[in-house]
Amino acid sequence: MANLFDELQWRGLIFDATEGLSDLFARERVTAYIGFDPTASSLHIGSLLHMVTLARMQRFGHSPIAIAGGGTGMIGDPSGKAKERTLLTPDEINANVEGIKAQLARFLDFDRAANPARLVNNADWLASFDLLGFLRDTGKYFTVNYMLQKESVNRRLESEDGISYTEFSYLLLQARDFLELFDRYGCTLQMGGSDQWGNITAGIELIRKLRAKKAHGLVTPLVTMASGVKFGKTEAGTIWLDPERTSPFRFYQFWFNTDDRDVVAYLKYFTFLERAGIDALVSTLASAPDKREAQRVLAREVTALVHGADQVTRAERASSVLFSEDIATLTADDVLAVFEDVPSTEIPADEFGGAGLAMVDLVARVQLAASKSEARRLVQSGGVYMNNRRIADLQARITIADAIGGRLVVLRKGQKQTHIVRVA
RNA sequence: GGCGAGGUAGCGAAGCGGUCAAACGCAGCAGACUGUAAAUCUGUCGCCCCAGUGGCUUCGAAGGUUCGAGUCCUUCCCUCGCCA
Repeated sequence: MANLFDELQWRGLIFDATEGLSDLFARERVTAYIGFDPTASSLHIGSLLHMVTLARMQRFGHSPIAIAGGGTGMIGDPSGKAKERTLLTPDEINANVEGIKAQLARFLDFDRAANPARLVNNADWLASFDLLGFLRDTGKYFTVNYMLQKESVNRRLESEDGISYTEFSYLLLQARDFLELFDRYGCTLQMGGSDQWGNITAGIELIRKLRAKKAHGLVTPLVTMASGVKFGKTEAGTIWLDPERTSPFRFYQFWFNTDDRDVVAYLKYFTFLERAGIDALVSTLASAPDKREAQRVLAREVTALVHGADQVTRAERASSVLFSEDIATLTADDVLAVFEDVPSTEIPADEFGGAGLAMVDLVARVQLAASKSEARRLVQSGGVYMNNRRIADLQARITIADAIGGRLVVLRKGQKQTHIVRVA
């Protein structure tokens, strides 16, 4: 079997790793974990890299553990945060843990006899520590000097807001997690994003001091977008894994719209395609960039992974209707199926009677424009489309005759923002 | 608590009594060009309407001076630096 280390290296996933990790992978079946913060009830694609990485290691015969941070979430990781976090209530955290557990489960195989995956909640042990015991058993092994040197702490020390004692302690909890998993499951590797290096090495230290064993760490690089925008953010907001928050269609579109400069890296990061397959896409990208085959494959693979193959089919069908076919020839039901995810507004049929509704009013009313003035400007500049036909006339009115099957009108602003008007 | 600097549209930043709904840059939005890309270019970017040498509400807050205030005065609030 190929060495997972080489695989990760080829994929550009190793930002930093402890000495001897490659040998460890070669020598034995490794149990490794990654922690996920329950800051929301759904994970977003920022976490996707780590989920895929866990799944990848399982495919290589190693045993993954995903931690839902129900315990650490009570405290808040200062890493990468410029300001103190607002604490979530225990109820919120519990609800969030349940949400992300379901998403994590999708990526892991719990039934592999040789190397089953595990999904645990660190509240199971962290919540039951008593303060004195914790200070004696864990706190004693870290000097404040050491903790102050951590970048996450240091940066906050220099800021005006400082860092609370609570968040300062976070490091100890995560170190304790690693020790706990080491004891329970023989977990010897912790992975994470590059901002986790400090937390990970603290855990390695603790295991070394208390168990006299060598544990390892590996961190992945920060995923960037060539456009300079933070990865996973779009005009429309964060790309979530939860289909209720980000429809599979928008999810697919996010990946499909990947910049040429990013697409190869993303194929390596987020798909299980092997070297030959990716090489082929690299040459297609060079010879026929307009085909966007690499983006298409990326979107297909990742959407299938997160939402299932049937959602890929639906997203592709929706895309073709949205961008090329003449929408007015479809039946109302087909249009609805394609745009199921798109926001919609119901408007009583009688408002479309007589002279109908003014286009400008309608655009403002369904919030495609923030105000009527903005709606006017939008129409004047040719940015409004009804059923994929541009409407540039300020006086334009919409009547029931314009509705597809007498039931719906597809309004679009620019190339990407669609809104369905349902005639009720 | 003392001294100094400052609070202008999403952000940054001009403005120093009328020509200010407020220069300029960024972000945003739309258009052109394209490959549902990037870059570039154009327009737009407080609200309302009967769309005009139109109306209304804005420049930390409240008062005041003035024919007229983002611009001057008073008080208050907040932010940032230095001192204690």
